[in-house]
Amino acid sequence: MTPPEASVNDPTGQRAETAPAVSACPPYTIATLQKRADFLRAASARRQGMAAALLQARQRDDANLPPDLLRVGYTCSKKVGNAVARNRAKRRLRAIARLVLPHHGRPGWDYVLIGRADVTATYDFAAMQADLIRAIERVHSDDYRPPARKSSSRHNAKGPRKGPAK
RNA sequence: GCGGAUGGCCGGAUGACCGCGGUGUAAUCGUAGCUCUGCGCAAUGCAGAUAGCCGAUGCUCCGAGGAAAGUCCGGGCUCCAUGAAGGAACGGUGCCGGAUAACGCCCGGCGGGGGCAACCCCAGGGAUAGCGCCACAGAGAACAGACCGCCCUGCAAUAUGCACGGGUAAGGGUGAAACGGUGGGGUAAGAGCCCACCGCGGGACUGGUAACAGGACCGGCAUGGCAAGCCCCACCGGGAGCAACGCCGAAUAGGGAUCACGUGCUGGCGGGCAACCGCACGGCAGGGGACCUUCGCCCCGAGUGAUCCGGGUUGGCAGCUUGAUCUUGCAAGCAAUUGCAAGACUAGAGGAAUGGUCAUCGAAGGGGGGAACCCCUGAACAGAACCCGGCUUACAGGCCAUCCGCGCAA
Repeated sequence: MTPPEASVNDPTGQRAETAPAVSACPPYTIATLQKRADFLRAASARRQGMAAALLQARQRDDANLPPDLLRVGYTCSKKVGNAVARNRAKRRLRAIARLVLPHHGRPGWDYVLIGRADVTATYDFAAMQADLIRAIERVHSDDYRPPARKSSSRHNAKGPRKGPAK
């Protein structure tokens, strides 16, 4: 696992340095989540709803991964619609994450964006950006409190808060 | 002009900014994983080289569909040891001919049905191989049938009525279907009983590759339907799939691979009083492989000996896009299609790229208006996953060509 990590590490860092559009280039690198286990861990950590999507976030405690790595995953289940609808929702989530995370994300965290039926594909783009910034700030804050409705109704069994201790 | 039929094509456009996957690169750079050099007995390792693989940046070019879908057929390719002949079972196909790598697709015909026509539709082999079924209604339904009616006879008697007799399938009624139809003759009344035409059956012969069509003549009516009920006949078919398959390979766990001999029966040898035991020596067999038989082939066994170091998981590489390919032209053919020549390279991802946002324009709609025009909404079905040929299903709207009917004008 070590060689590919190093190879991913360097190029993305250079790309971030030379990218002209992002004015304040962050020193950390951004990668895509690919393992199902990582998605499951993020889902059991913090969450924050938005008008057109759902954000899940988790501060990693994995010593094997470099601490300046920020990872993002995208999930659009069959509830979102057929393959065309799912792909479009995923692409919009990816575009927003690319705009927002270099400024507002934190290294050492994993983020998962979950699409919703209809609204993710049609909601106003600027409003979605603002929503995501607000949601990230709430997830980062020290006095984070899980949404009462969801944790009581659906996720009460799995003990969702594990991040604040670290 | 209106209505229709068939075939084909397209299926939002342009620009700006920011991105993603891949090809190429006489460019610039990175690092040491592969590679190369040196040290070291050797493993591990250490030091270095270079840019061939690799990675980054820049530049360059390419980047979803007509159905990419359903996964319903047919192939290629790969593996399963998978070859030949015959048979069984199972599944499929079912008019004839052509075309094809192949097909249940396609093309051209034939037969039947629909439409004024262009044209469209059809599980369209066999019912004298056999079995089975034909409800209800109806007197009678498959070696048919006399309920009403008609006629004769007998009796009462003369209109007519009755009968334990006989004839009759022309008429009524039932039914999806009643053992030919119409007309005439004939008769007690009737009946292919006889005749004409039509239908039906057989059929010399003619045309056609064939399905089939025509048909001299003969028969004098004999022949019911269902095979998408079983079945019979003919033909076709081994299985699984790119998560196939091949290669490289951490941590970890201790085995793994190849070759030879070998298990059983029997012989031989040795031991034992005997039951029996041993031997890796000979002969013959065994089990498995998609069912059986014959042939062929391969694999396997309780273990022993020898030689070698390999095997699998996360992961990576590869299969992976040059192909029954596409475009154009010529030729053959009614066509499906085929041949030849020239040119082109046209997505190759792998939590899965092929986009995000904005602006301008915009098809069809909706609203307003006498009209020009104005306002609103702002694009259907849908996303490659090894690759082809088809089929089926979904689809806003538009374009082109040919043909048919009706109307108008000349």
